[in-house]
Amino acid sequence: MTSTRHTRDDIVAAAGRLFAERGYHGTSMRDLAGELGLHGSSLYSHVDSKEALLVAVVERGARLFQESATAALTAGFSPDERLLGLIRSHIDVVLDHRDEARTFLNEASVLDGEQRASVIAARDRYEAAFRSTIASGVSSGRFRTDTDVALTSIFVLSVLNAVDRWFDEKGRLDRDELATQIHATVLDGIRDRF
Amino acid sequence: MTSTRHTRDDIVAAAGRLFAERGYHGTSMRDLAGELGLHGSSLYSHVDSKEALLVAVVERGARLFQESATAALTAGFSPDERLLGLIRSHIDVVLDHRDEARTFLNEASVLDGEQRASVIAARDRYEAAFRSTIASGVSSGRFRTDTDVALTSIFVLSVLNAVDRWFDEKGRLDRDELATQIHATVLDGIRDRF
DNA sequence: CGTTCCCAAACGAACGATCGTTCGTTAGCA
DNA sequence: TGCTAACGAACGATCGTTCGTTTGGGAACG
Repeated sequence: MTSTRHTRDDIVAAAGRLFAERGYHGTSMRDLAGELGLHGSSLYSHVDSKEALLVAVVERGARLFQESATAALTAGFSPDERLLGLIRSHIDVVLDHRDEARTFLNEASVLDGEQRASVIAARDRYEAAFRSTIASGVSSGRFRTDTDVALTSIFVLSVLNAVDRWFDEKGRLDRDELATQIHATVLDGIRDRF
Repeated sequence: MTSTRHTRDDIVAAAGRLFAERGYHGTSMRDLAGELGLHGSSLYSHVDSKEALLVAVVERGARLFQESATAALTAGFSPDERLLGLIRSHIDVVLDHRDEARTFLNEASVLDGEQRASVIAARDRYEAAFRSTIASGVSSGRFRTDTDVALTSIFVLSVLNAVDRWFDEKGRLDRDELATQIHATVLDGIRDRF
C-alpha cells in the first residue's frame, strides 16, 4: 500500500500544483488536504498557515530560476551563446517545474509588502542576468549598438514566461527547437534581407 | 453632489478593476459594493451573480481586442505596416483598458467549460489576425520564407500581453516608441550585421 | 525476534469570520 | 403616486484555523 505518512515537502509540492492551477484564493486548505488524502486540519502538523505555504512555493520558484541563471551564465563563451543558454534554462525551469514557476510568476501579488518586495527583488536579480548578457553582446560588437538592453531583456522574458501557457511537449517542436527559434528571432528577426 | 444611483456599467467597470487587481476569487461582492459605496446586496438589483459579472468583464475585453484587430487590419498596406498597426492597437487596448484586458487574459480559467471555450475561441480568432498578417508577409517575400508563422505570432503576443505588467506611461518610452521597438525587434533582431 | 512505549501525524468536531445570495422593507427620483 | 435602486438582516455554505483525541510506525528494550 502507499505510504500513509506525509512530509512537508509533499504538501508544498501539492500546494504549488493547486496554486498554479486555481490560484491562491481559488485553493482552500481542504482542497489541498483532499489532494493528499488528508483532512484539512492535518496540514497544520506540517505548516503554520496557508500563507506560509505560498511563501514556501514562491521561494522554491525563485531558487529554481536563480540557480538556472547562474548555471547558464558560467557556461557559454560568447554573449549569444550565453543568451541561448539562458533561454534554454528558462524553458527547462518553466516546463519541468511548472507549478513553482507559475506560482512564482503569477501569485506574488497576494503576499504582503515585505515578502512581495523580496519576490520582486528576486525577479529583478534574475532579469539582470539577461540584461548583462545582452549588454556584453552590445559592448563586444556582436549586438547592435542601438539595442535597448533593458527593453530587449523584457521582450525575451515575456516570451519565455508565456511558454508554459501554450507549449505542448508532444507537439511539433521540442523544447530545444523552441529555444533555438526564440534565440534566432531575437537575434535576426523575420525580415527577408534580399 | 455625485449621483447616488448606479448603472450596471458602473458595476461591471468596478468589477473589472478589482478582478484585474486581486483576481476573481480574491474579490468579494462586498468588496465590490464598498468600492461603489453600496451594500453587497444592492449589487443584485443590477447583476444576476458574481460569475455573470466576470462574464460581462471578459466579454468587454474580448470585444475590445477584436475591434482593435479589425480596425488595424483595414489600415496599412504592407504586411509590416499592418503588423505595426496590430502592435500599436494591442498596446492601446492593454493600456487604455487594463482592467478588462487583464481579466480577459488572466481570469478566464475560472469560467465553466462552455464560457471558457468561448474565451479561448475569441483569443484564437484574435491571434489569427497576427498569423494571417505574418503569413502574408512571408508569401509576399517581405518576411523570410523559413519564418514559423504560428510561433512568431505567439512570440509577438507574449510580448504584447506582458506590456501592462511593466510599462510606465511616465517612463522613458512613450507607447508609440514601444510599439516601434517591438516591431523593429521582431523584424530585424538585435544582431549586428557588419 | 517479539513486545512495549512514545511521539508525531492524522483525525474530527468546532470556532468565528466571511462567502454569495435572498428577501421583505425603505426611500428617493420620475 | 408608482417604480426601482438601495438597504439591512439573515440564510446556509465554506473559509482558515484551533484543539483535544486517536492512532500507527519506529526506537528501545528484554
